[in-house]
Amino acid sequence: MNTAPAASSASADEPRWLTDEEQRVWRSYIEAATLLEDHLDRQLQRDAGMPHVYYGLLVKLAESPRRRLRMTELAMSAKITRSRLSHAVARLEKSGWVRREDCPSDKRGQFAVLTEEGQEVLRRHAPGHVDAVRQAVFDRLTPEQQKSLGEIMRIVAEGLQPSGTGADLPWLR
Amino acid sequence: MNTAPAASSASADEPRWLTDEEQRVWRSYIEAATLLEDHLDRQLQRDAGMPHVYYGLLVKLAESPRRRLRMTELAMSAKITRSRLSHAVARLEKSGWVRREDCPSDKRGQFAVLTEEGQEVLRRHAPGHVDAVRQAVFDRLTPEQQKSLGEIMRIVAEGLQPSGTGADLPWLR
DNA sequence: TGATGGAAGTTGAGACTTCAAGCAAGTTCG
DNA sequence: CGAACTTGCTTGAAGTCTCAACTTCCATCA
Repeated sequence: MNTAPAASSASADEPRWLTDEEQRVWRSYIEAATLLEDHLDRQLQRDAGMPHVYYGLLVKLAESPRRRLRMTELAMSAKITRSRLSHAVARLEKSGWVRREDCPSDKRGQFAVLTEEGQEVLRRHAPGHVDAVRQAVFDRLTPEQQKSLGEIMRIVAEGLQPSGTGADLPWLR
Repeated sequence: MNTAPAASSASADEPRWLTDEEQRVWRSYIEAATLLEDHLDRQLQRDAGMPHVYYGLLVKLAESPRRRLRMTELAMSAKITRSRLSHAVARLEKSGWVRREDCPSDKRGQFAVLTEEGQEVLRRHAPGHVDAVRQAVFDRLTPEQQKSLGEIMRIVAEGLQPSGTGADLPWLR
């Protein structure tokens, strides 16, 4: 959402306002992103009893060797803060879907580990979730649009990355 | 975020999992959306003292005749629930940027009205916000990509619209 | 008129997020 | 070694969001 003050020939230090067309694009983005997030949150909350982000965390763990990830690593890969992750894992632990384990090589470190029940929850609800994503996004877009969306979002994500590739974690050797 | 169980020839009732390429697209989308929301929230919270959604509400009001909108109308146009809006307006009211006014023609109705200070806050912080949006999105995309993004998001948003065009509000005559 | 159902908006509790502060363990370097 | 700094992660409080009531008022229709 943006403002568009009276159109004017850009003066020296006048900010570069969005053009009408840019505003339409931006508005569409915001609306779609808002609706989509909401939609997926609602779907997963109803069916699986957790918000979309939490589901994403379980997926990341499921895809990882030994179904575990260091807290920081998980936070980075999910693009959330450690604090947020800490709270999230606490809740997932309470639900029995994740368990914490001490890191042997670094006494400060913690692993988040997907439990058996966590895997079961994923197995049970993945189909419904994929469906939701398909219906909301992929089924509505042409292959070219899908490709385009991927490229665009990759570019945007890259530009916002906390800095560096992030692949400079010591534990990754 | 999705799961991709062992690839298999889709059996009768096997859900249509995302292909590898679709997964990459989806992952990029989620990452970009997460980072972007976070980035804008942080920027606005730091500079203007409110999250991105709240800023969006002020903008909607600023663009409306007499700088006011019925609660339901504002909620729909911002794609959020009435409940959320109710809380949000309460907070914006406390900050002095919005004021509520009774609707003369419907005693249940409320207008959210942008105050003078609300306008001032927008004036002061719009440039910084536009900058942030430009840097994160528009400056990184080609004109074709911008256009494409607009089309794609318009399609997705349309598919998730609560149903109907929503333009069937009585007060709009 | 007045019963019924729907619409507008609010509320409170609980869940989630943010922010700043904090603790403990690793690292650096004189 | 040990002070100073950094890293990994957690914590609590304050802010925000969701969900399910709930209140009030409007609209319909007999």
